Amino acid sequence: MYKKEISKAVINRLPRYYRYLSDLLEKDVVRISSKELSERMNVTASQIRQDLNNFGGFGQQGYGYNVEYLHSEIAKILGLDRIYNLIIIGAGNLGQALANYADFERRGFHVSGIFDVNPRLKGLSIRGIEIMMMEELESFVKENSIDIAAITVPKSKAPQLAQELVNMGIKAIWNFAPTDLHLPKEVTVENVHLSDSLMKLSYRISERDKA
Amino acid sequence: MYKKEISKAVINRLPRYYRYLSDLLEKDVVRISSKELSERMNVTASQIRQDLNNFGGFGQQGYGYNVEYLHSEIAKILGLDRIYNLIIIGAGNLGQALANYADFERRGFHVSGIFDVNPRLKGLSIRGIEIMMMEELESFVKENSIDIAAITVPKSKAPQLAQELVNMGIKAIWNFAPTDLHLPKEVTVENVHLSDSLMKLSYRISERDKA
DNA sequence: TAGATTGTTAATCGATTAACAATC
DNA sequence: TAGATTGTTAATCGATTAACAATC
Repeated sequence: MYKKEISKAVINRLPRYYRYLSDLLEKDVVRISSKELSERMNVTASQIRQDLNNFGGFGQQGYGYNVEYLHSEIAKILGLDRIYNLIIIGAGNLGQALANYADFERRGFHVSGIFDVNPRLKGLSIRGIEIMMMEELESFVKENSIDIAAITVPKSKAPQLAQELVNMGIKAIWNFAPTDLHLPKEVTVENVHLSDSLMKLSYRISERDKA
Repeated sequence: MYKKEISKAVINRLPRYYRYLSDLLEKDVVRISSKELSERMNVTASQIRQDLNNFGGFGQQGYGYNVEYLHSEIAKILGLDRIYNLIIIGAGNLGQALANYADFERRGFHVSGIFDVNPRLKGLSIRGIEIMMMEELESFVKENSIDIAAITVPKSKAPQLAQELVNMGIKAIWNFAPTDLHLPKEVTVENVHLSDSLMKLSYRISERDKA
């Protein structure tokens, strides 16, 4: 059977649905209609129903959606029903910030190792995870089952590092370097371009100030 | 005269154009055609020309685009032709990482102050900027001309803090807390939801592994 | 049952791509 | 001038919204 490809726009919205449902769950809300959720999220009810029906019929006519059920279904869709082993390359401020962010751990993203070139960081540990040197990276990746590598090294080092990681067998990269990585299509790259984000902000500020 | 609204999709792509043009500039490339740029960026040449022509005719038939000129024009469009004063609320790992990221400074985003509730951080400084206590925030904002507030406090504190910042007259927020801020529409909010980004990655990993 | 709300089809709207005349 | 490539219009494609029959 032919399965329709899910559009990127839909995937981008899924984490946001998940976030709102997590909040509702915390507030012990049992059921919610697409209309009520749409008002909270500032989207159309139609869009919510269309989006969800890409994955299945999670609601019930006349009732709406059971919050707990829908939450757990979206978790499954997002692949949050398993543990991911993550390594962080670059133990600068940003790398350390990620390593310290316990929330990721709660969601199933386990920081397995942190690496840096700076010998002065050798032996230091973050949340009990010792910073390792880059020489140890390859054997570490080979001996551990690493699902994701977060790249928090300077822009100039990122492309080569990414290629090396791919050569070591890494299949998913969370890229924080302000550059695009050109890698084989079977490698999944998710970019966090903070400088792009900041420029979008300055664009909107200067647009607003023009008016 | 009626000026057509620029679509969000176009604005999202502008920083990426800017990034590629910066790279070309650094490599001393003088001119580039939409076709060549499209190949580097993995988009269609048509899209590049359409996008740019929202803002003006920056190219020349038979020649293409002058890299330096186009770069500087996009900088202007993005509002990068001025200085922005930025404060960071929350001097945890992420706040410190932002404060330390000198690249922003280079682009005209000046870190004016860093604030935290933790008295143990009092007096500590990052890149010469002393961490201040939250009690000092209001007077600091009033005495300095602050353009942007970066929120790097925990989720639970973010909505109230955002409201307070707005009350103090802040008009643009760079939000790193994993929650949406519901603020008056005249306030510009740019979100960096790292957990959303990580979930998109896990979605794609689990999709790939299914196949 | 009557009312509410989904799932889904159809209509609309917007964004991307193709095509080509204009022009450097 | 001839060739290249833009700027721009038209065609296509995709995403969002509206509408409503199905059904809980």
